[in-house]
Amino acid sequence: MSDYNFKSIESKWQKFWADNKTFESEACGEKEKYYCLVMLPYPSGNLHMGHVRNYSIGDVLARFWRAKGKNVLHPMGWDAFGMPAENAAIQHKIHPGVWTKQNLARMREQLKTLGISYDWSREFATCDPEYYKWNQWFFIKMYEMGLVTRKSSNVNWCNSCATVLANEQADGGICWRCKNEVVQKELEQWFIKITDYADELLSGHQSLSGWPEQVLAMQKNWIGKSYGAEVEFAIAAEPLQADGNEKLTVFTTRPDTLFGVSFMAVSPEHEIIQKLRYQIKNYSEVEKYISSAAKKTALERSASKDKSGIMLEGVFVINPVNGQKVPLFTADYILKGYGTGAIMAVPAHDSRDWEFAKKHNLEIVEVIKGENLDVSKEAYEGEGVMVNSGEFNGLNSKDALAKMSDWVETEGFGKKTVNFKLKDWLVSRQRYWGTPIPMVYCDKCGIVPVNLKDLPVVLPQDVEFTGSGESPLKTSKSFVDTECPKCGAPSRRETDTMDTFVDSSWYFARYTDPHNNELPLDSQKLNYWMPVDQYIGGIEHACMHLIYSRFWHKVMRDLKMTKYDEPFTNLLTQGMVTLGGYAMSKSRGNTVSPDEIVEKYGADTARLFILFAAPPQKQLDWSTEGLEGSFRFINRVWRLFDIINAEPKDTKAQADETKALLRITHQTIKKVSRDIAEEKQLNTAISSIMELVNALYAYKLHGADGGVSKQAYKTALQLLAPFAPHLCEELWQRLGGQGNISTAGWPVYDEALIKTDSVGIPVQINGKLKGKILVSDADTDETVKNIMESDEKLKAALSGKQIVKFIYVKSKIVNVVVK
RNA sequence: GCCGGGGUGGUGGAAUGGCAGACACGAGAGACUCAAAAUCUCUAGUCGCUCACGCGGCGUGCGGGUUCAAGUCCCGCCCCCGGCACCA
Repeated sequence: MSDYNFKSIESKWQKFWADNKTFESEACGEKEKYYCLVMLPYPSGNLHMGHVRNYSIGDVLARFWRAKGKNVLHPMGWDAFGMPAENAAIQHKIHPGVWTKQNLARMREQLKTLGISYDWSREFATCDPEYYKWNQWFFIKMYEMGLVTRKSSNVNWCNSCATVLANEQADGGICWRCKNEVVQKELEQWFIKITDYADELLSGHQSLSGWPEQVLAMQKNWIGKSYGAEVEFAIAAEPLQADGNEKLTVFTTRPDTLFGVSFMAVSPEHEIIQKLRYQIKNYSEVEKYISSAAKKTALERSASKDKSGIMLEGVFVINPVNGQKVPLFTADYILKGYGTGAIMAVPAHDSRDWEFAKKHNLEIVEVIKGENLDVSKEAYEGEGVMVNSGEFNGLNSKDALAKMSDWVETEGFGKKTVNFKLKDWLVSRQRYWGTPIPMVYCDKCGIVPVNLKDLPVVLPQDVEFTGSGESPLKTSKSFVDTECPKCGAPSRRETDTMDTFVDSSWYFARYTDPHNNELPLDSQKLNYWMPVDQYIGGIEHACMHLIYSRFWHKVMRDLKMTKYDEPFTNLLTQGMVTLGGYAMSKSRGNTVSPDEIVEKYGADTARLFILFAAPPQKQLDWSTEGLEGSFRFINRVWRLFDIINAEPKDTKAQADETKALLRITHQTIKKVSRDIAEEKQLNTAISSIMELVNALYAYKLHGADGGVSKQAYKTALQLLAPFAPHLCEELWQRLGGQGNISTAGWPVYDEALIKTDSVGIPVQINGKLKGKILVSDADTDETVKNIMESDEKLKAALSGKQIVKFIYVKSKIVNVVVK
């Protein structure tokens, strides 16, 4: 046979699949479905190795389940809105839409050269008005449901991007995309009330047994549910305020430490400071502290080990449980956004409060006695026996926690409550390249949503991209000027666009009915395809995207669009692709271009290597040597064709050898099927196919075994097809296999053929390997013992020793304990 | 600090509590070749003993434990990676 010409083979089969629509899903019906989804890419311009890995993993699963006879949905689309397109517009005077479409077209071609089995008929880009129209539709539905609100608040502002960032995107005080410092700015913003679903987003984890523990743990921390109490403290100051009853409310998870409060503290932004400004004797110094805190970024405030703060002199707070007057401080370790922005400080039992108390020479009151510890040396945060706590003395602190929470309520000091870290989703963006928020400002009617029949609100073309100042949409007069949807009076459109996480929060649902012009999707189709059976993507999306999507899906359920609670049954988070141990990046200059690899070795080799080099979940370090190894293996499979079809080298009938080949063939079917379906251990699936191929090379009876070796080869090709589909299609065709391998089914193994009459098992003496014996399944312990004792080598090892214990694990191992 | 994941040959990595190191990379030796590439065959955890066939010791980050048997389970520690973080 000719040499392995991957270029012509790969393009031949890519054309065949496209012409025959091999990978288009069947209509919804009775057939069992499998929805395989990879996280949709941002069209940055070029495919990178992380993409290749992501899509190769997805393709193996899609091709496997398709071969197993399921109706597979394996779509691809583009997360096409976002800032890089707008930056390109500013820098290169190219329209964001043009830039995006160019990138996307190029990446689509790259994907096609990899031979991933997508149903391209369902492709869409989120910047298509046919798609973002439905973002607007959902937004209005959520507005009607009371899930959309406007709030004026301090928001993260990135001067370089000239836009607002969600808290999650301003992680660590730097912009998540441009990495510049984030500053604070007050703006009126649109929010989606994801917190209404906080409890359900947490409790829903119970049903997500197909998700990695790691991701569930990260989400749990992100949602951050904690039980505690809100306690009200009266303020005492001279002169008394006009109303005389100003209160300070704190949230605490530790009501059991209420008797240990020795001071109170509020965040520098807390409104109480302004209310009490005439009572605070050192107000000018306090004001200085506040302005210095305001200059610090969240990162600086959090990184500092130095517990800074200042006492609000002349102002005291009264502890309701014992009537004690304690001083009030403002300190920047108190965050405005969490709880009530004020704390009751219990230095004896909270390490941060302890550090603050030590620094500012404050009292440390022990209320929980632990063993062998001294709260003047360090805070004690564990459980113990209550002391200095009035009627609760002597109780275990755990019991006291429950009792005192109730007591706080019955005494009227406050109420039991639950607190979440999760914040509402800020969706407003002052950018052009996103979904216009479909709201109108009318002088008479106020804020009015656009009528559903008038959607989409389309992005205008007459926009200038300067990269500075106000939102670009404000520069389009034709966009801004409109009529009120309610009264028809001249009005102004909202010029904010939506966060791009909106686009990726429901795209998986749109794939089930991508061309629907009447609705976002048809519920029947959605209910057939959902939930996604396998979702694959990077761990970096554990909190944001995967929480937003779960939230959005629950809203769709409440809109009666879907009957399912959760969108993704199984989640696989693939590891990074690195070179020399570092993430591939342009700035580091350690990238490997998928194009070059495909050009030099072919798509099958690239796919095989990236799946073989490491388990999907783990980091993968790129290796050219390893890649060449995969290329050699593919060539070995190619050359095997001639060996299988050649004249036999040795025609002596050797039933045992043939039987052994049959056994390894069926063993391999079992192992590969299990590795793909259950373990997703694609690397070991490939190793066992390699072993089968090695066995075929070692086998001498090709052609003289009644077709056993030919069948073994065919099986190997079927097992390898999800990994290296072009090669296997070609060889399958040359072998005269039925149909094409992508639709030829999956081989079935016969357990009876895997079983052997006898098996060699190890014999250990006192836990050390001393020899091997041949036993059969039916052998009793007694028989096995006899076999062992008649083995020459073992006889010698056992001579002169007394057998204390004889353990035989059937067909596995013998261990003898001797004295 | 908290949460999560991990630590196995020169390298990537295999091992339902049951033969540690499958499969591959790299390496060495040989065959083929004028030669090289490609290919094929063989060797290999490590240390020691032996001319050799072999034999023995030690081996999955460290220290204990459970068990006939531990990379795997339990307890304590060290280190690495990822995430979160003055979260009250």
